[in-house]
Amino acid sequence: MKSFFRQHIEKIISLTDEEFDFIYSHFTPKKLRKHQFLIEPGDSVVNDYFVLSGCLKAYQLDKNGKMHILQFAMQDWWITDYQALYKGINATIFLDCIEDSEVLCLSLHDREKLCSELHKIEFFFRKKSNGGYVALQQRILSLLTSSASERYEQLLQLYPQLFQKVPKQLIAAYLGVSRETLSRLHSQAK
Amino acid sequence: MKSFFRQHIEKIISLTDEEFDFIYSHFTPKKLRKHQFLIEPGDSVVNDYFVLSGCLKAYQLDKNGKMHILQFAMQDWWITDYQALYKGINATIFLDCIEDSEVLCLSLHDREKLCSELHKIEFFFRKKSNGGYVALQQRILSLLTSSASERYEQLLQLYPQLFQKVPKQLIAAYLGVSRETLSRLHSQAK
DNA sequence: CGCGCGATTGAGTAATTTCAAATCTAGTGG
DNA sequence: CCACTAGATTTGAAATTACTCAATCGCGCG
Repeated sequence: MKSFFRQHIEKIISLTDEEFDFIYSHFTPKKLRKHQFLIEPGDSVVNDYFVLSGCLKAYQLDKNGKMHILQFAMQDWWITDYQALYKGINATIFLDCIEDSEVLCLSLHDREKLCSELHKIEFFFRKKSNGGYVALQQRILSLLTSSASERYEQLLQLYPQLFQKVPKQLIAAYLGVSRETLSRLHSQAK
Repeated sequence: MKSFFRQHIEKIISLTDEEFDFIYSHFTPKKLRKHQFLIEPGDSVVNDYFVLSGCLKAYQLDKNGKMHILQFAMQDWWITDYQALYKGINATIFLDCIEDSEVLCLSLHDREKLCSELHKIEFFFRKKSNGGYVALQQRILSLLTSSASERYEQLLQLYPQLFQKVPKQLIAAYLGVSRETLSRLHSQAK
């Protein structure tokens, strides 16, 4: 698992063993069970989470109690309530486990410390953030320009592994349609 | 204008005069007229743009020719086709001016050069990217959890200046509803 | 004064949601 | 191995909502 994490970082920067150990020493592993919450609205948020295994979801409930999924996170993904973490405000989202999962916790404080002490890792986090920004822009464009069935196809293309782990009703809550509508799109094929 | 730009950076980091001049020397000012395009689909994209004055929009056309707005940019905002810029692929969006505008151009090459030579400015760009990421997440949540009229109110709260510059039909194209629907929401009050 | 763009309004249509019920599936305990 | 149950998916029908298309209105600019 440690080497898996190292590979993740070395996709963007290369590290000596010492550098990696230094970086890794700032992370805390955590095991989680299905349905366990990492964040609930109102919590103060100090950590970013890197997913080693399993699957998580970040979501809000609207005034009718309907769930809307902001983000999934599988192996190799980062997830937290970034608004709360970066702005230092209370959480507004739920973050919980779709299945048993393992994560590495990194506090904002430790992240900033790492970035100020090791230029390389600041480069890494900047590139990660840039990549995330582009992905979110693509999702917005997808929400604006594409029909629900097109969005379904796009998601399937982009993250086929997701469909192994996640029930369709959660996919619907991510795409922004009701589960019934998603089901009907599915049967009407194309 | 130069001092306005400096203030923008110094909201996040502080600079000596020499540092600012060094940074500023990498930017190229450009004047643009209403309706002028900075980017069209298929273009290769080398620059990020910082808006000094005016107003721009980034958008796509769907298969029916309908416009969907990814982003507006007013004074103080950065805009470009980030997917194309970061991934080194051809542009997929239009970027044009809603009114006469002035921008500062920064090539990706110069940005990376700056970041590697001046740790501070990498910190700046990382923070900018983090902030942008949060803003996009909020927009996605808004699209998923809120009705069109609620999204209209949220946008009005967040960027009141926008409504001075931008016709309502473009607001509609940003919110993801037809201009007729937006107009009706508006009259039916709330 | 007239043109053109933007905003509004009306009517008919298409799509999605809601609510309810039926069906299917995988995991559990007997 | 089978029956049972909880969760997930599917289906139907009615109601709501937003869309399209067309026509009209309003206003600022030349």
